[in-house]
Amino acid sequence: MEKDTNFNEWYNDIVEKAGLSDKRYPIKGMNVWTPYGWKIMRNIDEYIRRELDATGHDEVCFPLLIPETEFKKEKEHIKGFDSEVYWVTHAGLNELDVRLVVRPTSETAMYPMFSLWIRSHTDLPLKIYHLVNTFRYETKQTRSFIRVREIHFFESHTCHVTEEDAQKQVEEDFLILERLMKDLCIPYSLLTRTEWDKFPGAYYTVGLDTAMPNGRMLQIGSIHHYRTNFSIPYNITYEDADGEHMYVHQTTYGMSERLVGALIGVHGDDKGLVLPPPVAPIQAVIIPILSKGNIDAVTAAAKNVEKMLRDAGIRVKLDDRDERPGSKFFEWEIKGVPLRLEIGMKDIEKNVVTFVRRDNGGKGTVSLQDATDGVHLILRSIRKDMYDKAWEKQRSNVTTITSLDDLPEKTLRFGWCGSEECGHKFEDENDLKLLGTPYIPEEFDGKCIICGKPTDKVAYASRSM
RNA sequence: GGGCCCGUGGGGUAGCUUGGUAUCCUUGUAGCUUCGGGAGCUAUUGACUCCGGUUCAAAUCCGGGCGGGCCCA
Repeated sequence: MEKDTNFNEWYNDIVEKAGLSDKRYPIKGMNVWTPYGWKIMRNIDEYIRRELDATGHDEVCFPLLIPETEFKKEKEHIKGFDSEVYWVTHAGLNELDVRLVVRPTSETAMYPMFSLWIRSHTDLPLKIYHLVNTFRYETKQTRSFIRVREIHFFESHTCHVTEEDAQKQVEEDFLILERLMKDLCIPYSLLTRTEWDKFPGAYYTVGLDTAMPNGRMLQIGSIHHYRTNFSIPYNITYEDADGEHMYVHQTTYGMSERLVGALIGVHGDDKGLVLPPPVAPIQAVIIPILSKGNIDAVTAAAKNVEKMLRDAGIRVKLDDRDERPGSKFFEWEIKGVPLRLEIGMKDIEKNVVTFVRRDNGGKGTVSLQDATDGVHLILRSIRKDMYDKAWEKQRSNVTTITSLDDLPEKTLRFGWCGSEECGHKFEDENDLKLLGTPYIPEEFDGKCIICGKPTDKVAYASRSM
């Protein structure tokens, strides 16, 4: 399994061998979450809940089906999703009068309800989210966690009195993102999408992208400012202090199971998955090293360490299967368990536990008494090192270019005058996707790489995943 | 959107050209034995993607569906 020379095959191989997903389910793009993969997703979901709850969002759950009549209210939105929605056209033996859309995203499900819920400025801001499955009929090649037809994601939807308040929400979303990505050790860039690539119906969209080992950028989430683009067709209004009826300003924020794809791509190596401790289903695995005559002593010591760690809140597993240690090492390495602990007679005699870090192969011992503190310390250090290493890779993947000859397989940074004409020309002639312009402006003094006009604007592009 | 390739036990494969008996590795199961980097021995379970066509006979030839993979736009 070679990650860097053959990323696509490596990726498929890891997904299968680490037991993340079973793609033999007989519908294209709809895979089965197997236990280990689902535990990772659940851990990520818990972090998302924690962050959103802590910032005043309330979790809700909206229905899967949306009446065609509601779905069609916002014109741009329909144009964007029309070709990729699933329809429910029958109920039992009867054809439905009003067909039902299987949600591709929940704006059109939520907003009719928002219109009922919101009456006064004191009802605002309204900040809600749900964690659900959505369905999009992908026509391109599907790929586990990265391009699927049934998408597991969270979407938060907020309503505000003014555009400025909505803008503040976007800023808060970035802080949530920063904290979340610290736990997942995933680096990202914030790029304002081009006009032709923004979310259908949005005022603007910020894409959250992370670099994959093949130099391509993977979009892991997005944040949208809608202004009143949806509140007008869905009639979401509030009465202000003066008795005037005003349309709310809205934002949304969403991230999906692509985060799992990002974990695989960003951290994995030739031996398999490498999971950041905060989301790893098993943070430390204990392998007892048995041999004739010491089975009872070693097993007892291993169980003792297991209990210590478990009582301290560490997700630990004692692998006491009747297999040879070597084959266990291989298996847990493929599954990306951050820390391996070995206990054999040699360790017991010295009163220590041997540890091996998955992220960098570092090996050492911790004393038996302080095993809990020692493991906590190592896990924290792994998280930090993984985070720093991933960011370094993300930064080094960006190359500033001044010519379109010999384009490297990296994230490209270059001058762009900002015109749609140049943008399209750039994409069409180079088989690249214009990811957008930095949300946080960057100093630049150069020329548009397409038309040559002087510009202080910079843009990013890469081949699409 | 276009092109190419593929579908045989749970996974990976041989067999297909030239139609007739399905190969090997791995995994699973049971037992013995072993244990600081994928151990060994014995026994054993398990497969031709689906529909249609040609034929005495189809994993094999033909058509279509479904599914999978790669490349290009």
